Amino acid sequence: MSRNASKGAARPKGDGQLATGAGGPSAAQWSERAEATLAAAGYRRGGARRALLELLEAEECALSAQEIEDALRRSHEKRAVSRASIYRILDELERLRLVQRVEIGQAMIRYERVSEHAEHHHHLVCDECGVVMPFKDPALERAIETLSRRVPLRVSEHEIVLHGSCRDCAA
Amino acid sequence: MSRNASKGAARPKGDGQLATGAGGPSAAQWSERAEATLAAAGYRRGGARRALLELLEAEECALSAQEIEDALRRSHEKRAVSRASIYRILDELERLRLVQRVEIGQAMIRYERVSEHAEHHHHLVCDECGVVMPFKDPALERAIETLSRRVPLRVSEHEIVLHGSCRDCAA
DNA sequence: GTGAATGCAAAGTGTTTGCAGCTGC
DNA sequence: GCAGCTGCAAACACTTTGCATTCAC
Repeated sequence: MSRNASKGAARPKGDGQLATGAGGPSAAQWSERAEATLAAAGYRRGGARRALLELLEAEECALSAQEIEDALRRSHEKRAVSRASIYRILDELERLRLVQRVEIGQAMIRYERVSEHAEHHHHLVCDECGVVMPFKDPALERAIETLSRRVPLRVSEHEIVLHGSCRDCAA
Repeated sequence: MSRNASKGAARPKGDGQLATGAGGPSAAQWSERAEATLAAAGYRRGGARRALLELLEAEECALSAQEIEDALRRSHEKRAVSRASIYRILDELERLRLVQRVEIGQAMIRYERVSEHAEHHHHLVCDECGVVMPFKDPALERAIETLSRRVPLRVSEHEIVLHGSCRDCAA
């Protein structure tokens, strides 16, 4: 299978990636909104949830549960969180529309925080090494916007993924 | 998993404006090409592979391995094929670029045949009932085309998925 | 103190692999 | 008859769930 890299291997971890830099302009906003929304929904503030929120706040692009667990385990500032809790918390956050599932291949679910405004982005995936990069394109957004009105579906989200070979792999 | 209903649901027939119709103009072409490509690659003609090719030829939109197995098992004209063979054959076909993976959610892989020319389409997914519908949009294709040249990835494929509620579910 | 939050381990799914038997050529 | 093709069942990987414990309030 050519499109692998999924097998735990070839997973370029959080660094070196071309993510849009940690945090980003709306990260703090997101964090605040998340806290508020969770509080309003009656959730308590467990340590696991807080660690997860901090991690998501710092990462703009999509992470898998596996990557989240690893990142938390390696981090000395944050605490380790069990896989079950990670899935449970991500599920809560998804329900509250604070994070969003992103399906970019490898039959694995990834999550990323939902930005409120025009922070919307999509993904480039290298099918060889599995690296995932975000990109934005206003023209494309407009085309999608227009299209969404002409389709027999009440569109709530959309997802665009470009597959190919990244510079390193194509070289 | 709350997003299910994947079974046979996923197939709207000639839904007017967007379905390209079962089979479609290029289905026969695809079948021929597939046979030729497989032969050229030195593959023999097992019964399982033939059954799978026939099924894929008739179906334009994305199917999961599960759906393929069920369809073959139910079909009286075709033969049942074991799951292992289905995955193996799909893998071969993918490597030969005769089928393509489509990731439209539910952490499940779907496959559909690759058309040679402008038969390209994308997908609408109802997150409530799981139905999957194809759609086309030349303007969107052009936008993607343009974008593909400006991005740090040698793009080989792209995928667009619109999520939302279908007419039935939104009602 | 009580109920939510968490961890652990077991159970579920979807996918892949090892191996024995069958089949196309 | 050999090499490739299949089916079966076991192995895997990712996700979800059950239950006992811990922790926030």
